[in-house]
Amino acid sequence: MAITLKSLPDKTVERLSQYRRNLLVCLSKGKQHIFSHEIANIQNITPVQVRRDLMLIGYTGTLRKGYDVKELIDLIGRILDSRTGMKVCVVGVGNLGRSLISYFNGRRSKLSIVAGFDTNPEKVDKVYAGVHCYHSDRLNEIIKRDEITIAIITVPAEQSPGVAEKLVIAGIKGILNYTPKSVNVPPQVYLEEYDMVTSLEKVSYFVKKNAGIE
Amino acid sequence: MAITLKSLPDKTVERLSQYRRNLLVCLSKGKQHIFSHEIANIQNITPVQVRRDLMLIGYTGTLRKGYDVKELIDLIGRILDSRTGMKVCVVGVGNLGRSLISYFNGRRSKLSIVAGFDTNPEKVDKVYAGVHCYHSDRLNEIIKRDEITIAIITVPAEQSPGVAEKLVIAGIKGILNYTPKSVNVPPQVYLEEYDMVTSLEKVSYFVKKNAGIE
DNA sequence: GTTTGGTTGTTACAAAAATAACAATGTTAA
DNA sequence: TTAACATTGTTATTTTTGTAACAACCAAAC
Ligand SMILES: NC(=O)c1ccc[n+]([C@@H]2O[C@H](COP(=O)([O-])OP(=O)(O)OC[C@H]3O[C@@H](n4cnc5c(N)ncnc54)[C@H](O)[C@@H]3O)[C@@H](O)[C@H]2O)c1
Ligand SMILES: NC(=O)c1ccc[n+]([C@@H]2O[C@H](COP(=O)([O-])OP(=O)(O)OC[C@H]3O[C@@H](n4cnc5c(N)ncnc54)[C@H](O)[C@@H]3O)[C@@H](O)[C@H]2O)c1
Repeated sequence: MAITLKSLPDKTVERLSQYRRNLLVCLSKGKQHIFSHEIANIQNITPVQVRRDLMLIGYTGTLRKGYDVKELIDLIGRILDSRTGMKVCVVGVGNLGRSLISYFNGRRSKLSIVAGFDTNPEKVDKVYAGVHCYHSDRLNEIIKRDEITIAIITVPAEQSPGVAEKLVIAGIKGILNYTPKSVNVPPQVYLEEYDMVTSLEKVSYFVKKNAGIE
Repeated sequence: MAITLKSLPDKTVERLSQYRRNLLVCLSKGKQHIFSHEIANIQNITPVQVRRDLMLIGYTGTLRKGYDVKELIDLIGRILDSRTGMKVCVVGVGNLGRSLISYFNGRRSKLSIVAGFDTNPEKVDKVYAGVHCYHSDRLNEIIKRDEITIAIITVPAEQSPGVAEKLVIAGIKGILNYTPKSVNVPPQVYLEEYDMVTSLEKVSYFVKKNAGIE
């Protein structure tokens, strides 16, 4: 089947990633077919949303039998994954950076962390969970040498704009920024930012609202 | 000034948290007034969005002079923070949990992590970055005793639904779930979920799209 | 065979969020 | 004194996202 060419909605892409993860669990339990409402229950969303997402990727199930788990996993893979896989680096091998490295390691075969970068001499040329940590000065060199396309930024916040700039120069194609300082990249570089403090403050706000606490 | 009673839009709440952080930086540099386009630039959003958000919280700036940094920080504080502060716990003191504990510690005075929970005997009754780790069996007891209202879940994914259930029983009001497995809570408990693998896969998808790579 | 029921795929509608448009206003400059 | 300008606050429009409605389908039950 041909790969969809028009870009999918942001939120659909997110859900596809989750569908796949959950479908893999189902498959490992021997489940071969699944209904939209089953998928929906697992993720606390509505069956309609599931069907709509699947419609968008052009997948069609069997009436009264549901979707073929294996087929769907494969299709989502063809949509999300790049054929050859993409290489990822982590800039800033501190608490969060190391945590991410050890977590991601060996999890998704098509998306592997292949390098870390840090400025701290104590970390340079050490290996963390199988990932070599290089000095940040070698960012450009290593990214080009290893054809790294995605970078995760976990340096101290005030450093992130500078790091992002270097990453762009090195030719990185996508950035996932976990520092609370927003960075600026040209439009051809895809940028995703997430701030955990903001998330926590958001929870706090809505808890306060719900409770009517002042 | 009275606190806005109607719930603000989700995204506005997120941006308010960010406005405040950035305004605090400005204030520390001695900046007393700021224009909407200056705030916008810092966060890579549009000035209109800033003005619209500020309109929603009923703050009004001075024409041609902009917004009073100090006043705005205070107002956002009155909106986001609860008067007395909220207490937070981390369930699952593993790599990510410890990273969060050490990071959040002492960052926002109104939102403090006061306890960790784990099942691993080696972690129980140890102190991490000033935070005591209790055995999960004491979840109910400690949450009630210390009046903890928010929990961050960082246990292995398959454990998270069970943990969420216990948290709800213990009377928690808000949950921030960092495991990739979605949890189910009653509507009065505010739930926020974030999955880092999904984020990375999303970046990967859009990088692939942008590049026209197959 | 015909009806019932469960499930899909799709279209229509609603809500949330972002963007654009623009009037109002006061400051500066001519 | 008046015109030009920068900036705010608000309303209108567009885009994105989610929800609802429903026809089509086919299996099973009657
Ligand atoms: N730790 C968390 O749980 C957490 C949570 C939310 C956000 N964050 C954000 O993640 C970032 C990192 O947090 P952390 O707790 O891991 O901090 P950390 O201090 O443990 O790690 C930062 C690392 O970046 C390195 N570094 C500094 N400048 C660098 C540069 N120019 N290039 C490469 N490496 C550089 C440091 O040597 C250090 O190893 C911060 O911006 C923080 O706001 C962390
Ligand atoms: N480490 C990361 O960077 C990272 C990134 C994304 C998502 N996550 C998610 O965060 C979660 C934790 O990841 P991690 O890398 O910190 O794992 P980890 O194994 O280092 O930590 C998990 C901790 O939870 C404890 N635990 C197990 N069952 C428990 C229970 N019922 N109650 C309380 N504690 C319990 C374990 O003893 C352990 O200390 C996982 O769900 C993972 O998917 C982690």
